[in-house]
Amino acid sequence: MTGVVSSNVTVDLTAVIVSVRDRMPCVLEIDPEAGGRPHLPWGPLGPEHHTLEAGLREWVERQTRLSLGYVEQLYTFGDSSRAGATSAAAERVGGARAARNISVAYLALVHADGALASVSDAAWRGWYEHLPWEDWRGGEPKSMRTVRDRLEYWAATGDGDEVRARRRTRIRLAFGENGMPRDEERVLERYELLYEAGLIPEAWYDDALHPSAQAASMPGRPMGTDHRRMLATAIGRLRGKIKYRPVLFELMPQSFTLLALQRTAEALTGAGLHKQNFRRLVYNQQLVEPTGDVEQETGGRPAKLMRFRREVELERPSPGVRMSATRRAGLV
Amino acid sequence: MTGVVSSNVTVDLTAVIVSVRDRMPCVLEIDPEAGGRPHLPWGPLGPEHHTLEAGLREWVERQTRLSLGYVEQLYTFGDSSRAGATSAAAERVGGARAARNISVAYLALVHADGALASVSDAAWRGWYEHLPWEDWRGGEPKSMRTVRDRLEYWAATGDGDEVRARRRTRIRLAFGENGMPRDEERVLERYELLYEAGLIPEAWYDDALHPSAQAASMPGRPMGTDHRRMLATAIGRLRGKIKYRPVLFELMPQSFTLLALQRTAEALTGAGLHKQNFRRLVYNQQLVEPTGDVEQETGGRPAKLMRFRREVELERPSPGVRMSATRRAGLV
DNA sequence: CCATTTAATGCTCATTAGGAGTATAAGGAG
DNA sequence: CTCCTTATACTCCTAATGAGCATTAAATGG
Repeated sequence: MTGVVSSNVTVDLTAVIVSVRDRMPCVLEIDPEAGGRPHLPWGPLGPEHHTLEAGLREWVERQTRLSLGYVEQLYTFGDSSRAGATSAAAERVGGARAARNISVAYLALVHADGALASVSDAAWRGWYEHLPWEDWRGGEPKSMRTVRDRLEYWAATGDGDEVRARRRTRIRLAFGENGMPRDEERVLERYELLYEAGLIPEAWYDDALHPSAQAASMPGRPMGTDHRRMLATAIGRLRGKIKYRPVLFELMPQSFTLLALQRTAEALTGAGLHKQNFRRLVYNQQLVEPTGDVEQETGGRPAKLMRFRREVELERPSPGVRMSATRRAGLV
Repeated sequence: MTGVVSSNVTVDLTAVIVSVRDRMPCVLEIDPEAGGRPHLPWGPLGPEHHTLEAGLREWVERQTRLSLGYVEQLYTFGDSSRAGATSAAAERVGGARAARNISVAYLALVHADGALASVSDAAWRGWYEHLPWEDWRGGEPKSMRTVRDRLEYWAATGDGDEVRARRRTRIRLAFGENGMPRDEERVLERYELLYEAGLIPEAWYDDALHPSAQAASMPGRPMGTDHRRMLATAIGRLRGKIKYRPVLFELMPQSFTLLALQRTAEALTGAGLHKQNFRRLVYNQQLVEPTGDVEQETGGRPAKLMRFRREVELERPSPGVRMSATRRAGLV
């Protein structure tokens, strides 16, 4: 033993930084120099970081000049077989066979009026560009057609009746079909299913899965080193969390109209909401209070401007916006 | 650079293994040889582990001869200031100044009829021995008296009116009081509050917190290296999860009575449930089906034996036992 | 100034989920 | 046969919530 270190493990800190601008949920991405895939801000955990979260904040600030507000840990990824899981680490480690690399992913929320932070190659990009099958605000997205076709092909080419049946069940569960409603929180499950079906280009470096010719035209822009999986995790977490914690307001400006709030919720959940019921919900929960001003630019009757009532967090155990999508697809 | 490794980070895999036996929720613990504190099964992630979960399973199996079924990732802990966060790692690393150590904690569930696995110094211990303020099945536990007194003292000795007010608000939020109902899921929040208040012996190695003489008699048995925090995290997660996923059945034997199921749910949530409503819930959700047999040892009318209907997971998006505690404390 | 359009806002209705309690059934112990 | 115990079946009531109708307040074009 050299006495320096025993473990061959490097730990990366990766940030899924979310903001919603103009009905479009966005992630902060770093575009590669040489035509590679965009990736999330990240950096290795070092001895100087006293907490994981502190390390993450520092890396993000360094790479994007953005100072984060709300941050929560998402998940720790560590499959050594996963696409690119080791490649980036290998470089940093100086070419030695860095056997192992794990990534601790964080979710961060940025207010809509927060700094644009387009510095240092970082840019906001709509997350549905990466996962177009997750946006059902306008009814079933066009990409679902392709997705279903590809998945059905995958299911049909399974080895044996049982395998085929099991695959079809999983598809039905993840994406919803006749009878079975789609669960908007199962973002990761859907991504993983597509991954297993060989429809995610990021998987093509994976031993176990063969590049599928048909996946070439799969909708959804790939990202670097398994980062799309982290994005899917973040979306799922966020969609669940807004229902029982007032995190939605971490994405809103100081004052906002109820419709703006609703549009933000819709952007995240990817589903249309019933306007009147949404208002009733927000009011009943006493999540907001009027600022006294009104927004004139509505196009119709002016809307009262509201602000978040921070006190609710001290009043009730789990305030949140537990809305559910309208049965009939589309905005209301 | 030596060419061997660049990071000074070691990654541990730690398991909170839960089982419920006879109304008592238990964790699998490893008792120390030399009168130290009990700790959870754990081991370092090595290059031979292809996934974190696989590494965890291997360590648990090696240390306790127990083969795990249901496993999910809980949280990754990495505060370098946290009690014992580095000490254990330092030993393994051979005395070198291992600057950094993080722990990926997992939650595992074991069926009540699973192997006792009392081999290799491992033993099941009731989790409320470590966190007695979490068991409200028989109404407010006696330990709450001490806890409230200590917390109130901590709040009262805060520096400045504002600090004192904020501390009292946090206490009220975490533990619930007049008006504010206690949220049984906020286990970690309660633990962290006690930790900050200097009432958790594990914290006494922490720079920022001074050992408080009054904490000497705090109820609740300490554990090694921050493992009690992981236990708190596990309990909170589990209490939340049984409400929307049928994980409760991962703790039950093949066949069981509805009362046994209810007792298990109560053991986890630490609250009494309304028997008739619990049955209605379980029936309406179609979570179980009768085996045809009956249990005679009930002490009264024999109870139908039931089994879990695995199919529900394929039928509805989020089946679970979303019960809520009876208002009036105590069993019904 | 008035009709029309566009949103905001207010309110009703029906259904469901869930908290609480009453009543009945089916065993064993004495 | 009576009492005790637990299982099981219902009833009642209220709060939450999905859906839709109605009204209000601005802007715009005639």
